[in-house]
Amino acid sequence: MARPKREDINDVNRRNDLVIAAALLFKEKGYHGTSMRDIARAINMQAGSPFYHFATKQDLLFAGVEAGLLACLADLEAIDPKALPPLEYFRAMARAHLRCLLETQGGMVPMVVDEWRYLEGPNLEAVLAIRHRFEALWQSALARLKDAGLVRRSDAMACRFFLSALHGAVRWYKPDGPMSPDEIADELVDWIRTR
Amino acid sequence: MARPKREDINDVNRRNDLVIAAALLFKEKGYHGTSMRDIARAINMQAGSPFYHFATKQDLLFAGVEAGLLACLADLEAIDPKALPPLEYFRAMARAHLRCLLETQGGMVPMVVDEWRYLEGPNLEAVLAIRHRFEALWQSALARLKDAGLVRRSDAMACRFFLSALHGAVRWYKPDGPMSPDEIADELVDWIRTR
DNA sequence: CCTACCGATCGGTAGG
DNA sequence: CCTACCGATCGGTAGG
Repeated sequence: MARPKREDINDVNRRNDLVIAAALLFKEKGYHGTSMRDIARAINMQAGSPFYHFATKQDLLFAGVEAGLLACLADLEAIDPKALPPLEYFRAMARAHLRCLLETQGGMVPMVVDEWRYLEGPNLEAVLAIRHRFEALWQSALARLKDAGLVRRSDAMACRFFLSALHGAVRWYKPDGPMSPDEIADELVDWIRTR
Repeated sequence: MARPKREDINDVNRRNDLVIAAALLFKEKGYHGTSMRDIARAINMQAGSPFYHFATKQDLLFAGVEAGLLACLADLEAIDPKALPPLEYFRAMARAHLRCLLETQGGMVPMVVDEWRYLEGPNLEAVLAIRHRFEALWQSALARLKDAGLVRRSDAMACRFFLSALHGAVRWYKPDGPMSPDEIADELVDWIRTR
């Protein structure tokens, strides 16, 4: 493969600036509460310039949601289930998941939790497909916990309960607060296990 | 107090129609994704007419959020803590909470969960004050559960975990699905207790 | 990427 | 409540 030329690198960098700035603004003010002009201004672009990188506002949302989900999924898949006993594996998953949510790129990932629902058509379907992979991974982690007798049930609903509780931290976590993402994850895991 | 005249009754009814129509649309498309024209059209009003009842779009959002929260809070406060043992009281609370969220006025209350964050100034403060009353109520219910040895911890974070898991049902509950709100609440309570 | 612009839509208002 | 309207802003485009 050819090495990218300097202009290409700059294009890619600016494109990435857009994705991050958009994600942060979407998180703060919502997708429909944020204008393309807001996003452009945040990285010192002119009003029409984002459309050089993304054909539509929706494409920009999709790029952020997909990147956030895939980065988080990769972190989770990097944890080897066979290398750890059930509880430790589950805890490592929870820690990685929450760290990714709360610490990536100045906290851009929480946007994914609330704003993916404004995606349409193929964009929405692509995101739902990635979400399925998440849930399958978590289901198997939870099933191991149940087999070890550490949790009462491990069906799809229990999985949703757990992920909702974990994702809820997005709404009250403060970076300068007393607890780190790892500590919050540990507390939740401790709270839901039966022994 | 004087009995309201017929015109007043109609005014109140139309005002209420607006609140409900707005809540349903906000839930579906988000606050900023819904226009006052959308809301007016939904109840066969003309574009400018909602402003006869509400000075601003924000006031209409506030009316819906406040009404939803207060109705739910009233349901919870109607349950007498002293009349039931800890687990049964907690379960009754969870059932009432979820029924209110999922069944009120064709499912308008979930809007509260996502859209209250677009409130500003005094409107936001008023809603946060009501939320504090919710959390205090749930904290005491959870504390009783802990005193009875049915749950590991009952601090503010455990309370948030629980409410996040409960509220999460808003995103996957289907009225025509296999489980009722009561059954979902029971499953969650069963899942989080340690014995 | 910037400049200059388009048609559409928005929240809100005046006057009845 | 309806009619008719306002200024502002929106997503997006053409041309360089």
